[in-house]
Amino acid sequence: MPEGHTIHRLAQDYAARFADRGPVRVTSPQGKFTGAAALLDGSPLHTADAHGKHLFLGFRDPAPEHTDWIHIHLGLFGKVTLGDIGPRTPAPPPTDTVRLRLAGPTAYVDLRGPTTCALITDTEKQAVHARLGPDPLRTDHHADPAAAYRRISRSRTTIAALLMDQKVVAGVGNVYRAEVLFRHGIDPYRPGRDITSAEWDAIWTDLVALMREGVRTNRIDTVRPEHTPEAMGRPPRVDDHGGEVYVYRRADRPCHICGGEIRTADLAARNLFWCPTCQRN
DNA sequence: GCCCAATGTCGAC
DNA sequence: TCGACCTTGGGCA
Repeated sequence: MPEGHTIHRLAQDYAARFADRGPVRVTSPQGKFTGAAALLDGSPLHTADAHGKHLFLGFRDPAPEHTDWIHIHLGLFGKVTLGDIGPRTPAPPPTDTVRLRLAGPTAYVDLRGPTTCALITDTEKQAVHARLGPDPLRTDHHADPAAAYRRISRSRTTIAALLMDQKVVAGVGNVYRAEVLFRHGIDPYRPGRDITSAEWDAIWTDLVALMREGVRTNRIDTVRPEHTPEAMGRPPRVDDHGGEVYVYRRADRPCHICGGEIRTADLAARNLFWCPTCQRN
């Protein structure tokens, strides 16, 4: 379930369980990270950081003053599972698909199926930041919406594709892309250069709010209070991954606002969802 | 059991 | 534009 909110939430979760809480056991039961795991095994986790969909676990190296980072990207199917450890509840034996396990006295965290899990230096981490656009979930210099607008306003590419381009905006995925365009009534096929500065400001502000809420609740909810199942007397979403949404994976179903059919189309190898009636701007 | 899709990204042609 | 990659879960036989 990895869009940016998931990754920022994971950074918080890893830090809460391990940061500055003593030595961490680092293992790779699956075997693809065994060498690096052995190098880090027994060191304390110092910090966790997230930019877009990239997660970084920092282990301070005392001798020369620097930090070694585990760089993690979940890709489409990577998953992290967290568990508590107690006197009578030891960590369960990892399955053979666990790429990385961190374990301390009170908790363990398993990582499965990532596209990236690599040990990198500070310099390499900086290079990752450098190729990512601003992230609505950061609060530092990596959260400047003007940097995104400079690219968007010069591009003939559709706004739907631009929102998914991590060099333009970091952390937005297929769900937030579809939902934020719906919330602003914007036709996903409009070229970036036709998006006004005011429209972009509104989209960015909305992404900040939606994604912060996503970090808090660990799911994606995008419907306004007046469109919730309770408010509308409609059944809640069933098939799914949790949150209430307007268009994502709702092809051929009625729009919550106008009642027309939600449409879907292929766009750059991903499924796009939108309401042609509500998104005419 | 098999087949497919999935909130992602990269590189080859 | 396409296939490759990483894993799980659901639908169907």
